Amino acid sequence: MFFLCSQFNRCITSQLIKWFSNFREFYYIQMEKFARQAIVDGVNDVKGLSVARDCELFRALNVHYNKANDFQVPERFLEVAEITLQEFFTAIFLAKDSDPSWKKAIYKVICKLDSDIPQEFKSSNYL
DNA sequence: AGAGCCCCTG
DNA sequence: CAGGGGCTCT
Repeated sequence: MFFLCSQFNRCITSQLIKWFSNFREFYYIQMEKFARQAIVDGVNDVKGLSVARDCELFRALNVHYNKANDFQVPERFLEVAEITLQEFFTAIFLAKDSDPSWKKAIYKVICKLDSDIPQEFKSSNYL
């Protein structure tokens, strides 16, 4: 819809889906990693977990998705990231990760929080 | 059957 | 990132 100059056949589209799927996987891997680290660090309350622009988790994500700081990360992203981190923390804290499919419940919550494409990306002269 | 996503791997 | 197996849903 937003890249009218490109032809999207089946292969290109599936590759694109794969690409974004990898992006999402990286996101969740980081979330689990930092949630586990928080537990190791002795955090025992989700209220102690936040995601701000100057925190380690945000930096890890930003380096991956927005290395050159081409755009300003939407505030909503931080909110959802924080919710995700807390979801992982709570699940691990309650030892729910013993269930092989423990992440599915988290995915179901977080995928509903997906945001629409930022308006600036829809601009034809964005590139 | 095919799309989409997850998981694991290289 | 890409590949490929597996599962869900249409």
